[in-house]
Amino acid sequence: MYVRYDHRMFSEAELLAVFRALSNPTRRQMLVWLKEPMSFPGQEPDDVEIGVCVTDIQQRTGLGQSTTSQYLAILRQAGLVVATRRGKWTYYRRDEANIARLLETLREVF
Amino acid sequence: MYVRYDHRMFSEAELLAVFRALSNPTRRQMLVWLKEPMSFPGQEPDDVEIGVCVTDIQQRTGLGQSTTSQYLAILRQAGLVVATRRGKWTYYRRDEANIARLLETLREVF
DNA sequence: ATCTTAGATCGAGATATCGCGAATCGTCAA
DNA sequence: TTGACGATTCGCGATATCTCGATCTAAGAT
Repeated sequence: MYVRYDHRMFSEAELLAVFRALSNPTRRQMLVWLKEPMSFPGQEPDDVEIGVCVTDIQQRTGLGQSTTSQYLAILRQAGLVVATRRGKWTYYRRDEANIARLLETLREVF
Repeated sequence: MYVRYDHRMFSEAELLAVFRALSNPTRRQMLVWLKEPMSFPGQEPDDVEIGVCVTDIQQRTGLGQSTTSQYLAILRQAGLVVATRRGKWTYYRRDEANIARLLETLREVF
């Protein structure tokens, strides 16, 4: 089955959300950390596909729980991560396809 | 004569400056406009290499003179443009090598 | 020397971001 | 149904960004 890649460029509004999201070092760090979900303590191999829960991410940031939740929401609204609720937990993982599309847009417009 | 490209990655501090600079739509626009210096009115072919003066850029932004000057300083501090003073005028042009290096860094770390 | 012009810098008010703790919501377990 | 727990949302004070007009600097022009 063929899956054609999405090559639409990011709109001005989407770029604004992305650059605002990434203009915070902690949020940028979160995105990098999520490249290696297994590096989070207590992460099971089965969890890799769904992502990492807020509490585990919060441990690494050192920020408060509410701040961490907000920052992840900002990354999600910028299209950089995907959230999946399972039971009491919300798991976050990178949106690799969209990040690739973003990098393509950046190469095009800058 | 060989000129070897610089492949050093952007540091955390440099990335912070870049993302902050580009999290403003007008500043992002400036960078795009400067890809076509000849599109500025009154631009001579000889001026292309040195860039565009502040007043010409200000005309296009619609912002005040001081704001435009500050925004260009922010882009310069982020390493995205180069300023050249000639007489009373300051000309700004894109720092293409550094922008290319930035895009490489982004592909590496994100 | 004085005036003008291009740009940079300063000071300030409006708005936005940062990060916190408290309150709230949703889900599971007693 | 009540309690506990993970996560989100709310309210807030501190800090930063936005944009302006005014002032200052440096370089021609008179």
